[in-house]
Amino acid sequence: MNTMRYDHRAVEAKWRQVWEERGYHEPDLDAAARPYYNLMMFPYPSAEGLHVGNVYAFTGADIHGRYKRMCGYDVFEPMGFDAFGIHSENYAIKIGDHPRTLIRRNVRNFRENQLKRIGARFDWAHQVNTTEPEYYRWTQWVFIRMFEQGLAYRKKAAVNWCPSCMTVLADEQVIADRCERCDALVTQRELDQWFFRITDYAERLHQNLDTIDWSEITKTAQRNWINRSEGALLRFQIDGRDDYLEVFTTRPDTIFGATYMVMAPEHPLVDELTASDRRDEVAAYRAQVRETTQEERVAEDRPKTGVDIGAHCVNPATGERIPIWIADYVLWGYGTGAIMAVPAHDERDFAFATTFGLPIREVISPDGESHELEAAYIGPGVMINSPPFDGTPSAEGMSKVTQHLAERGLGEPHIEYRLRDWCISRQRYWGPPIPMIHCKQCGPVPVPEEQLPVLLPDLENFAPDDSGRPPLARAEEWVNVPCPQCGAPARRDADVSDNFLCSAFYFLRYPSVGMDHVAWDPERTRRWLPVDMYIGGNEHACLHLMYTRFLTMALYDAGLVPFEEPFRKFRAHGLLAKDGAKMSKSKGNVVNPDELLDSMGADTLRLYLMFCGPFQQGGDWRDEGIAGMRRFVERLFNLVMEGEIVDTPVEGDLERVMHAAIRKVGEDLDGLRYNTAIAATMELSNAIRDSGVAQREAVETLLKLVAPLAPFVTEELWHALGHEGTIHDGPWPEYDPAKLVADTVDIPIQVKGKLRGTVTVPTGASEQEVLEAARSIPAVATQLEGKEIRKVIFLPGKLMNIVV
RNA sequence: GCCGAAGUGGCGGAAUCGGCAGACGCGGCGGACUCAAAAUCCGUUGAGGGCAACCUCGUGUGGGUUCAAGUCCCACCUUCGGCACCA
Repeated sequence: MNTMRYDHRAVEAKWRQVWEERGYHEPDLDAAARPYYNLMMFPYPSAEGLHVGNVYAFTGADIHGRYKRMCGYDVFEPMGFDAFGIHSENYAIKIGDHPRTLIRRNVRNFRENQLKRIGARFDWAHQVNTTEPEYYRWTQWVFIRMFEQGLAYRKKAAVNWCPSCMTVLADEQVIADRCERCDALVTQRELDQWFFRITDYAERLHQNLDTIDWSEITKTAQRNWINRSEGALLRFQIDGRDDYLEVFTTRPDTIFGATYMVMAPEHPLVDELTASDRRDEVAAYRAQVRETTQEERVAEDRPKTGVDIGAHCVNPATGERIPIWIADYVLWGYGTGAIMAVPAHDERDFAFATTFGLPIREVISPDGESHELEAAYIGPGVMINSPPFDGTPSAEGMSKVTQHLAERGLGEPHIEYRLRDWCISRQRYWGPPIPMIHCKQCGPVPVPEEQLPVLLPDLENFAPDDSGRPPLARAEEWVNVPCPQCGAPARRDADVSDNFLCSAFYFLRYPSVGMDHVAWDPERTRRWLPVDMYIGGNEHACLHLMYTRFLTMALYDAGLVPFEEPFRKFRAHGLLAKDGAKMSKSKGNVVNPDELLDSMGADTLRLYLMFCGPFQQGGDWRDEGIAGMRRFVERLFNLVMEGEIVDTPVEGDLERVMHAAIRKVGEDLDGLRYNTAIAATMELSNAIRDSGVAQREAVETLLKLVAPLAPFVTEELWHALGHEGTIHDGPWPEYDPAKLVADTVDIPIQVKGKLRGTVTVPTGASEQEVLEAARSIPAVATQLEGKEIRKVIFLPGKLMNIVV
């Protein structure tokens, strides 16, 4: 063995202890001068332990925090546990344990054996655990605030029911009609549930996206989910009645082509409007639709079905009587649950009209002429067959038609959103009880604040059943309480709330952890919030991140927080794959972080994870690659520990490379481009090696550049070089732009755009000088022989292109 | 179907503004050290051709703009992610 072996175990243990004892990772929350709140999505402490995907995300976020610290900020980087939920409840049932014991064990394992080893600067004095009463008391407090603001309401509605999880799901938890957790086909059930009025905030949630500094990919997903669409509400008088059938359309300009109407089968007016001779047929169709699973209903290329109910509307534009149908391609729950069908200009209406032989009338024409339509024309054009609007461009027609109808009280402009209210109730055990009491006289009454938290009772049997009746309803002595308002016998709400409520405000709680009189201290909140940087996975774009923005806005409106957007910056990290494929237990291609922390050490693991690809795009893990990173760490170690450190000034090429590295690494860390930052530190390391000596200035600069990426070994070496304190408090090295310029420069010479050689000339050489030098290159001379130079493109210091 | 991201050596991936394609690393090959191997260090490594100086080709495909295109424009193919009968 000719080199000293770097003992990562001893070094990591030593510095972990020193950092903890000296409180390096605990900023003064009441007095910090340059507060920087560096947040990452807290994990779910599963029994399997920390996933390498978590390590990937946390490392990327931690590097950002460490870099900011070295740049002079007081960085607050808390960590916690999102530990309520079906996952651990199911697991507890499976192994016959109680979720509370299970979670305490898992949290301990996560924190002590895993999170504390990855080298992150977590402030453990401010940990949260959503399942502890001191936390969920505030979850309940938040619920009551929402109730007081009129943003929590109860409604009996068809909700998504997962027959396997035996609970309801929010719309956001249903992916292509399947439960996002267990993949079971979701059915619909009529249940009384609590909802939060997120739809009241649809416009703000949409509008603010233009003003916040978030990953574009995340904003796009949110825009998509909110699905704002501008159009009009139009009223069609029902033939023979005084009332109207209201529809939402984004194409009021096509109203002259509305040749029939379609209502959703679930529409309540269907009963009233159906002609007596159609009742049997309508009832049969509605029954059939009820039986149809959502999956079948949206299956591709499914032929259109529907029934003419024998009633008519008057088209307010043409005065025609047009038939009303019901069909399952019109959804109850979007818009008004009824549409005006314009087969000429809507693909779905076209398919339906073709199937049932309904008239198709062209009213928008790209060229102003009439055509035989083979398919719906959905593009722009001019209005035809639409007196008195003929010739009007369709874009203009939209507002003109709406205005025309509005004048007669038959419509108005309207913006519709796809976003629907957030269903909060869950018929499960392992969650925060909903702090409400149902009284026959007073209705739903909040639990008085001094009685919070409503403790989750210990149940022997907490398994759910298919009745829709929650497990807590079985705890009779817990459920039966007097009404806080009138004292009459009443019952607690026995549902628990959606876990996403727990995680929708945890970032507000972190700075105030330990204060049991207040959810979040106003002074600390003002100092530390909104969050400066939030890093997490984009899979939460429509769930956690949307709910959190909504809740923050609602709290802002209630005067409870002084800002309406919770996160100044959000960056979505990519996914870590392995050998080109997504990691999954079933494929058996998961990377075990514990083993690697043991065998390679935290620094090597951190560096290699970040080296696998651009952090915001994800990376591809290869087992063979990590050895190279370990070699890099050992080279750093040997650079300091093996040779002699020389105090001569750094000059010449090495000085230039060093300043270039300072610039490059700083810029890359700023942009979360950790893979190229690491490459740049390797280049500097290679340049020091090639220089033949280890000069103090160069070595110390290198250590500082590597410090946020590999905190342990750099701290060790920093002290080995005789320093006190910690390398991690900075300052970050500065570069001198003047030092980036070399005395001579290599200029590529192209002939007709093709590279033929390179000349080395003094920096600032003129076009003439470069051209002279270029002629002396054999390859260039050959190319120029017997030809006339037509033009010379010269970029001083960069390139010359000779055109012949 | 719509929206978004991306296609570059054997592999992961680099390449501010249109200006030397392949940084950095893995793997491979050759060498040093060693009895030998491992480890380490040094050299080399896009493909094809040539004794050589050099030449030709090359960033998913086909066109185009330009002195110059991985980068810009048009058309298309493939992969991944999101939404999806949302009127």
